[in-house]
Amino acid sequence: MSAEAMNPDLNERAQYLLKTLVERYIREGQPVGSRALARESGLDLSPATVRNVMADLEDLGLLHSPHTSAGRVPTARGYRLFVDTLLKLEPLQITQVKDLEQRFSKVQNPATLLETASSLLSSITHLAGIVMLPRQDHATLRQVEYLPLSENQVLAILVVNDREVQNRIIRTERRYTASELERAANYINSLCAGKDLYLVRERLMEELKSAREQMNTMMLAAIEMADKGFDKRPPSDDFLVAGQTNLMEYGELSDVEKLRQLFDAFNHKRDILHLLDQSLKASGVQIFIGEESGYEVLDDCSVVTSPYEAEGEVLGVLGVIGPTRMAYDRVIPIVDVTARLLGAALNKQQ
Amino acid sequence: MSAEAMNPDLNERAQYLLKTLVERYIREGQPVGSRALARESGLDLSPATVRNVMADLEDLGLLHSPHTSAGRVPTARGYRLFVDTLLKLEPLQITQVKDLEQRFSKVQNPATLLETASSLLSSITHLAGIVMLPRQDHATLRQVEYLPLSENQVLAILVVNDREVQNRIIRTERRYTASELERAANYINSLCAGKDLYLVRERLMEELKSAREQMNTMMLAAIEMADKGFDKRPPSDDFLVAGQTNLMEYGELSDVEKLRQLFDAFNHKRDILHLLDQSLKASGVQIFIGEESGYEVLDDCSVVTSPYEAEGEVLGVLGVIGPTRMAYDRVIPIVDVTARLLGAALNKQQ
DNA sequence: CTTTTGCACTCTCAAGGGGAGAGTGCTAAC
DNA sequence: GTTAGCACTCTCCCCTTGAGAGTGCAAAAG
Repeated sequence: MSAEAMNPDLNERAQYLLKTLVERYIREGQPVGSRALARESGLDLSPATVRNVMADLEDLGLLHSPHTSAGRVPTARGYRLFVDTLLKLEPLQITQVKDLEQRFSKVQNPATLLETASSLLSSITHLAGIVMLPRQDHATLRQVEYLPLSENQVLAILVVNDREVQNRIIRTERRYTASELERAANYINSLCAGKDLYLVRERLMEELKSAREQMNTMMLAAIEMADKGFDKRPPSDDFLVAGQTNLMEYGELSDVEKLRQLFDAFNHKRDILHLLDQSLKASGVQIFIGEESGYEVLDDCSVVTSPYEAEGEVLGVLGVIGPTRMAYDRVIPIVDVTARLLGAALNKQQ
Repeated sequence: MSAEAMNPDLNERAQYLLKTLVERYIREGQPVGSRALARESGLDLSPATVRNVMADLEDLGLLHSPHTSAGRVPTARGYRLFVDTLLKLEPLQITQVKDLEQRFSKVQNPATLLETASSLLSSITHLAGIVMLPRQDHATLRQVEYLPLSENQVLAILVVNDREVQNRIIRTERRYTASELERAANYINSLCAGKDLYLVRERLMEELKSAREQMNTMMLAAIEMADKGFDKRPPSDDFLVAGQTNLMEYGELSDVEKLRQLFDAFNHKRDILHLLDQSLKASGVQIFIGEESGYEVLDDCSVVTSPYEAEGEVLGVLGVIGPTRMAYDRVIPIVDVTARLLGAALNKQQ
């Protein structure tokens, strides 16, 4: 199978030149001219020939000239082709992997684990590391416990998905005694442990409706608790970001207004969250290059993500955000390995 | 008492001109020249006279010329004098206070309350809002509860300071039954409720030492729990920041390198935390202007803080960080009121 | 038919040179 | 003590200019 068959209209030489150009641009951050590319490629071609090839690549929408007499720069499509078929990944050194492993193993509780992942990503890649927290969608109730706090407040403690703990303060109509609360908890635990949180809630409400009359006080209490305690938790803290300041190091992104928008995006989350949600479905490393993300704020940025899983279940997504000209060959393996290690660490903690 | 007595070497006219200059500089952000100041002051003085006064003020270290032929700009000492003796505070409209009050009252749980305070501050002042979380130093145990999680894990739930809940996962030597855990909790609760967390720990350890032999299993269990569960919690999430992007709107701070340092400071916390710690001791609004903070990163920034308290006890500090030329007359009352409202809201939640 | 050479052309960038504007300090007059 | 006048000094903006980089095209070479 010839190279042409893989990438119609693009012979091997053109591909090689594209690859060289992208690599150099990633390294230097400057538009690449024909002379420089001819020299760097090592292909013993004259700049003029290289110019012809570059013109072809530009026609195909893979390159772009900032202006008449600057060199050329890869377009999003150019990066895409590069990443998909030209890129040779730089596998991590075993020592590096070991090092990462150790840093994970030092961490105590799961919450810190995610923060660690985020800041590891950011410090190794010098990009902004992001970690999307475990989704609450399919929270399975393992156990519930109630503690009286004050006159009309009860603390509900839900142990969810066998590993996560949620506290919610419930306002109640009247004071409940400790033993009342204990019986309510027992009732709910026996009925619902292992079931989906929101299903549980619906089920309890149904029971309440159909049998309101013969319900005894204990039942009523239990259901009041359940209703208030299982309410949809406000979707806070959806993801973590570390190392935003790393982004400031890149020339393309040092324009203040651009940065502003980016930070706003981080704060308001919405766009980035959608992107992460997409990645959640796919498995393995996913790459969004520039405009591909569909969000204007991320126009000059690429996002490299990978889902992480524990016990065969996908828990969330992690990755990095950086300029389109990030060092994909290094970043991709790092994101990949970090996702695996985070999964493994979560498994162990469990 | 004459004005000279209050500020030696500074007559009333000079003070008034300084005040006018600072106000204009805060408003416009541009060095103020003699002509503009003469006009703005309304004092029917010629620019030349004003120049003489300005020269005096410069000699006193209250003003500064960026270069020979720009206007003048207040120094940190100039701001300090302005804030201490010249500033007339702009009291909040009653409607504004009511509005704030309402926004606080909508919030459910204490953690969100602090976030709300932070983002309210930032959105109203257009500066970066900061809220230092309640200090853990004098955590008083109210109640402790244990839940078995898995073979060798127990979930400890500490209700601390009557309002805050901490979860800690404890690794144990062996499996404990639910009733064992319950008895351990009862033992600790009866013994220690209302006491300082770290005192409790020491006391338990002492008991363990002095009476190891006749200790029964239950006691041992209880103490194992207590030891592991009361351990010093890692000092995470010391403070919240909202609205960092607001800082980018100010010309003085839009230099990328400067912003970089500032964000780094936010991330690494140390300097800012020290500053907040200082404010914790004083009561009422505190103001650090530029270099006064003692931290280079904050050289062109001022920090306005106020401790907030509930039930007569100081819980933490909140405030804003912004450029030295922030609108002190507006900001100070806002910080003040927000601190009071946060305190009140925390009281109510309790 | 592909590659190279030569050349005119275009565009950016940095440096340099006024000129306008703003503001100052000083001196002498009011 | 206050003001007017004036020379002086900055900055900032605009313009020009030249160097450098890179291009595209046409014609020559392979």
